[in-house]
Amino acid sequence: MEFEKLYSPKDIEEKWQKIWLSEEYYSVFKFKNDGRPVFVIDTPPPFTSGELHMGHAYWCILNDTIARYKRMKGFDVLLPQGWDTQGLPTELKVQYKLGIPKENRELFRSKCIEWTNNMIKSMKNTMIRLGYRPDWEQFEYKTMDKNYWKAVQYTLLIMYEKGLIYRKKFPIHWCSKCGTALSQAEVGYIQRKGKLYYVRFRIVNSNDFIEIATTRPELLSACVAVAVNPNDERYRNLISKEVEVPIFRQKVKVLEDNDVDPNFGTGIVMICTYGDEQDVRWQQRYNLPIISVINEEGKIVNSGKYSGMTIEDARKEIVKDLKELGLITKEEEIIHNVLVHTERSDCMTPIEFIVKDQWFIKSKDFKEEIIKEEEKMNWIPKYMRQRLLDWINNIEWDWVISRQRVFGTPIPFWYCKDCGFIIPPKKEQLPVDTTKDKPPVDLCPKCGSNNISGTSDVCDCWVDSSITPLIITKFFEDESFFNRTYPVDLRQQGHDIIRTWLYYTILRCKIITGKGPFKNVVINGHILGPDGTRMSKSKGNVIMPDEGIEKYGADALRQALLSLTLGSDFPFKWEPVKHGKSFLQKIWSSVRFASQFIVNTRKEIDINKLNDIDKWILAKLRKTIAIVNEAMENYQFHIAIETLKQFYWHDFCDQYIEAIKPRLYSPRSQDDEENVKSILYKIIWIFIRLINPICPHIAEEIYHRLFKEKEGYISINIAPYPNLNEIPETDGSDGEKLVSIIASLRSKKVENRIPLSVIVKKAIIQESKEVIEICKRNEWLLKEVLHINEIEYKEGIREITLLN
RNA sequence: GGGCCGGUAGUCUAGCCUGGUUAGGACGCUGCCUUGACGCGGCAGAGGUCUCCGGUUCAAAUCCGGACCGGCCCA
Repeated sequence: MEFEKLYSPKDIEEKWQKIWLSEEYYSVFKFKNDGRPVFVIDTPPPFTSGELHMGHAYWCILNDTIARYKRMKGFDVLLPQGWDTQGLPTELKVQYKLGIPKENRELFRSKCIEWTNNMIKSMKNTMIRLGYRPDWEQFEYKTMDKNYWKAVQYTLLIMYEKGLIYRKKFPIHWCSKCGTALSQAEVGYIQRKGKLYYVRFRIVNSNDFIEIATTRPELLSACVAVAVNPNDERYRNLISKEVEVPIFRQKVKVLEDNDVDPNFGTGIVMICTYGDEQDVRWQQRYNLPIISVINEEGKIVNSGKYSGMTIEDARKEIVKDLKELGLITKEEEIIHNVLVHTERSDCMTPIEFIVKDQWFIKSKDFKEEIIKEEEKMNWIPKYMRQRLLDWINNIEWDWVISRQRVFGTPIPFWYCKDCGFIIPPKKEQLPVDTTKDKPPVDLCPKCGSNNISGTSDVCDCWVDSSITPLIITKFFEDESFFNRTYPVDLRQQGHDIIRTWLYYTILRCKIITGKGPFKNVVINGHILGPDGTRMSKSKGNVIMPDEGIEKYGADALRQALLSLTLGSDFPFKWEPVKHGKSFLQKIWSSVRFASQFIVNTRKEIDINKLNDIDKWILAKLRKTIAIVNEAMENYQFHIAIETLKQFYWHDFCDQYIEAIKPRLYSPRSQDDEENVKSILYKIIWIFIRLINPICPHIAEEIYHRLFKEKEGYISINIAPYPNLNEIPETDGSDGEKLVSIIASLRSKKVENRIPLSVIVKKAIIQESKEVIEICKRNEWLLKEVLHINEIEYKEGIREITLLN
């Protein structure tokens, strides 16, 4: 077959991507459940934003590479792909871009579904262009599908039956901009500039004042106590006295508590409903009254003339009034940590704590069990487990699973408005939407009331995505399938969602099945912008995978991303992608060269007719096979790529091919010519299989052009991954010395400014007796490769002289 | 304040777990070569106190302790 001079990734990659999706090739990628050992990968379902970014591309490439490798190792691979569909960003798009009102829940949901399906189309397109080939036909899932709802609701029903679901009023993290409750995982501290105000409080029954430093004077009306550290000598006499809150004049007690930092401000703090998480803790600890002064829209309420103002405005007004009363003694600019909605980088609104009815899963009680499961998992890299442990050990509150939104899996419970009793659906009823479906009973089983209500709350998206291992193993449909595939072999995900996706998944799966979900966990880092910071549109440092595929090809991008160290963040650079393309061209050119010799060759090497340089390259290849197998087994793709590149480019192309040209162009014996052709065949056949998981397009193309006829597999993806039995063990040490002599002779020509193609009359090689023997044995080769007419030998330390 | 990770040529990085070659590679740079697969190539070369200090050892980029700097996560 004719090989074009230039390799064109675009045409060849697109061709194979289409063929891999064809009916004829489906058997290559299908999970067959045919009795072979299985390998199941729980792949991350990306949120359906419509854009597949570099991070998504990285996940796909990792999973695809692992899957192709495992298939070649003989495993029945289950590579699913799901979509995390139900989220706030979609609601906002439908609400504001399409102008659909949330109040019409059915219409709103159907528009969200329509929107999401369009988003999936373009993301899927990019996935395919990466060479990613999951079992779409059997294992594509969307969290918005009714049968996914059913699965989610069923798990909640099981948890309810175990007594793990409850509903109660609780201070929750509330984002007033997004109008929703948030979990602990969606909020985080960031540093912001702020002002610290020193406010005077009068001591009751006295004309003395104390000073309290606060960043939130707008919460004065919600002040329920003040506190000092018990070891603070300055305030010992204050303890258990009362002080009067300025402006609002409520009298509150002075408490002592070790959590008060005597070095912050004046060492006295005011405790409000609720300024921060510490206030919530104190409220619970001392059973303090609750005065709600902030509502869901982020407006001040129950605060006299300040009611109705925004938080910002109320702060300004109250500070102004306090100043007029002479009650502010000092203002300081400070940088402090503010709890904000960090999960959405374009929100970052400070979090308020408001009291609302919420649905909970009792998760705190499972710390020990989760840690036990975590210990059984093999972590790659190992140190990442610490992040999960730290998170588990720091959990303070149960998991708030309800969200005040529309596009989500409905919370599947009713409740009695009179006594609070929770009424579950019947299993056969699922999926339910309690805003319109009827409860299975007319009267409350506990108190007999007919005042039963559904809930419009939907589930947190992590409730959806934390059952992916159960979805792909058919826990809900097929017991024997489940038993064969669970726990899954691999979970691959980013380090940013260890405390959410990974933690919640272990929690849910353990509670529901009694067993942990994962054998291995591979944690990848983030792909950052070229400037080393997080990619973001506002910074203009976003690079999309399509751009890389277009310019250099998917196989080049795959090489570049797989060369990263797992777990570490990485600034995206174009150079490795470019270099990946060069390697593809190098492979192509070398195969183009080899193709003219190996079409009619026999497959097997005659090991009795190997010369020194043959033994050398075969020994190198053997070593390469060993290293690459080990690296692939341990998910060290950067080592596999490095090793393959070194072997193929430098040992095979630069040294071996150059050294065998005379034997191919002007052979001395037919036996030797045949054998060298067989070696060429063997090396390339082994090499393209070794690199197939990483660069599947070029490998498949070369396979079909040169090897399919003889080897017979429908696709290289079902050919066996090379192992050491495929080539004879040879001693390459003499060849190594010969190669080194060839390299030295070349260097000498370059040093003497003799073009490599120009004939040298005589070379004098001074070397050890042993090396001279090797050279003499291979003198014909030396002369032909380097264009030397005559060689003279001298014993001694290496010294090469060229005479013209 | 706590935890984790990192600090290797101009830039990026491998090696560190399991101490022992001249610390490997990529990009960039310099010189030479249109050799019959490839100039998206080949050959050669310059460029490093492996952050610092101390310890263990015959031997430390690698192990141990400490410091400094950067990043991430948590409070």
